[in-house]
Amino acid sequence: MNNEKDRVTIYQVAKAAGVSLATVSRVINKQGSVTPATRKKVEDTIASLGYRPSGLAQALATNRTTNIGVVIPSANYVYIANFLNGITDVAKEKGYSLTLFSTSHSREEALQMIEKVISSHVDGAIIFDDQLDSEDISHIASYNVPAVVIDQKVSGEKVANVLFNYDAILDQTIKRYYSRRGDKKMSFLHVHNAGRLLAHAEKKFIKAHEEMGKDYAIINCDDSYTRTYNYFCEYFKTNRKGFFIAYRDSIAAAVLNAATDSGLNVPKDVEVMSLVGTKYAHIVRPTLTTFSIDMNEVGKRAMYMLTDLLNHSLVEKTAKFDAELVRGGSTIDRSGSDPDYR
Amino acid sequence: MNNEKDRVTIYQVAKAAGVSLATVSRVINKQGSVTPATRKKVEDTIASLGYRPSGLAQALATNRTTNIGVVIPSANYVYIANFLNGITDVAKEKGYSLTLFSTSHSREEALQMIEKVISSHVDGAIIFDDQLDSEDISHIASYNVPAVVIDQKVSGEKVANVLFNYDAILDQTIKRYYSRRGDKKMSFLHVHNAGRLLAHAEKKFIKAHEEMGKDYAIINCDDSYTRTYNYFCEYFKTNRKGFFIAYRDSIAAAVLNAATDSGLNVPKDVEVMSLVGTKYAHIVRPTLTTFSIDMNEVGKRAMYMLTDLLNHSLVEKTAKFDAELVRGGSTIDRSGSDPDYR
DNA sequence: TTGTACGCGTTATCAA
DNA sequence: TTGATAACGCGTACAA
Repeated sequence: MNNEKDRVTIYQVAKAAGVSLATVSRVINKQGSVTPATRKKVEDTIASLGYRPSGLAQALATNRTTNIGVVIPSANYVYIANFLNGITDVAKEKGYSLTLFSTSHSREEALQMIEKVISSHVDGAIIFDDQLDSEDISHIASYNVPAVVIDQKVSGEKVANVLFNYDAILDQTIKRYYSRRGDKKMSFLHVHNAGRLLAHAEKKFIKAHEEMGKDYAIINCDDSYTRTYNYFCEYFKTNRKGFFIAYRDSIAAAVLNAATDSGLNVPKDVEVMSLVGTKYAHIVRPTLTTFSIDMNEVGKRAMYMLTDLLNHSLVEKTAKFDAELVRGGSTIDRSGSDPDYR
Repeated sequence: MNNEKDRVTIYQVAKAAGVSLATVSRVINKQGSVTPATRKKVEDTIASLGYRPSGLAQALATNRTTNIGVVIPSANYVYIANFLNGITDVAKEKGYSLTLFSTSHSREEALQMIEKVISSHVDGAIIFDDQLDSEDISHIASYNVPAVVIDQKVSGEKVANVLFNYDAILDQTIKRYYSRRGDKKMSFLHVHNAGRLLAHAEKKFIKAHEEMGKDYAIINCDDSYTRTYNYFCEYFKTNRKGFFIAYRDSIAAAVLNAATDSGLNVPKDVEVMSLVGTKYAHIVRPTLTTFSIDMNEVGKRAMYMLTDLLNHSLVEKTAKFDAELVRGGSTIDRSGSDPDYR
């Protein structure tokens, strides 16, 4: 019945209620003064006609969409899902909808998404993409789209940043490792195009080793649990020990399982840790030691910053999240003053 | 500089290029005929002014948003993230954006989201929410929003369905279990408000047991890895064996880890399986046996169905996904003709 | 090939 | 308190 019928417009409501559309608009937006009697009359006809205001037309008229654009690489990673979830919670609280712009590790595609964000008329954007550089982000800002950028320092009047800090904890962990007679060779798992977070940590890893004059390895591996698992099953046929740092839990879990399944003891023979802590870390056995950052909190924070930015009430334009060392069973505990790791 | 400037409109482009806005519109949409010369002229001024068409105004004028609404419960579950990822891939391919409407296990909120979907003017919707009943969905359809509904049969001219089928495999598995001298008591982990999929499976579980006159248990537990883990650590202090069916990998992993950490052998003492298979199943040790459905595929399929629906080219309005038994180490293999499970 | 004028469904500014 | 009427930025018959 209702099927091919067009959308009920405010005009039809006005006609049916015998008022002008201006009055209907006032009733909808609960502003301006309307007689209780006419208000009721309008509300009744709205209900009986099943009228729903067109968000589109409202947005066009008010220049506000109550819509936030979220740019992320693939929603498939658990830490991204957590991030998204944090955003979602706050968005709901603040009355915003989210439009997803998912990019998959290609700068070209990311740029295309930025264009889409601009024409999509969102009120603001949260950008978590590893392929874009500051210039690309500035581009979106020049179009007057307030943005919160994750894991990258971009300045601009309507741009805020959420930064991650791995430096201190990474440096400390590595140096403590060697000072407490860490005797396994440390390897950093490099993933091509995995983004800024990893690249930064890798640099820090290398720098710390060079400062101490220690030998290290960079191992290229795929951004896939299965392929990494298979790779390391091979690897452990000839290499029977090592200390590995991977950027995602899932990748770290692959190394850990490969070690265990190869008959090696974790953490005695092989130690593993991850740069981003998610639930995976608690589920595997032994549990994973991680440099953890609560991505759910990051998402929340980013969204709060964005709403503040939209209200012109954001004072501190940069938020910093320090990675926290969460100890699991995948590494030997060297925190005590009298290390017992024989 | 560009900051408080208003958006560049098609009108400004027309003026700067010395043509009418209709011509600019033609250039943008690459339709109608335009002289190469004027085309170039327009394109140049578009570039120099940095003009971007307003998706809003376009949508209002064409009555098409190229936007799909996706209704899901919390993006935090891995299987939902997979689902979302499948949708994302196809959406990108077909040129649609996604607007997220996340509901958290409350019917009231879900209804509110439906209202939002209607006023958001999306071209179509994919609905995966366990709290909504057919009537609620029909409501959205009556507003002329084509929809693909997951895990629920709803009929309507512009409604398609993706259904899950656990019946056969669940029934078969349970019956085979008992016929092959399955001697552990089977327990079904009930989670309050966890939705239709679980409720359906639970009914089937009970029915199968009653048909065979076998004893069983329903265990209430939280929809949280940690709380379930703690609960079962207690549980295994007094109960030293059992066969457990949980609806998510994460919950199943909690039982599995609690068993192992309590010194029990999986699958000898305790067997566990899950109703939805994700990567978790491969990462835990022993690996999880699951009734798996590839949620990424479900997402893809749903999105394909929706685009077909929008093109009026959808012939089969119902897609069925049969759960597949993926054997892991968390259960004893009873598939062989000569079972060896002593 | 190009331009004019109207419509899309609202909000908002005036008068009345 | 109410009602015309002009934006909002664009697509598109229709005319030129």
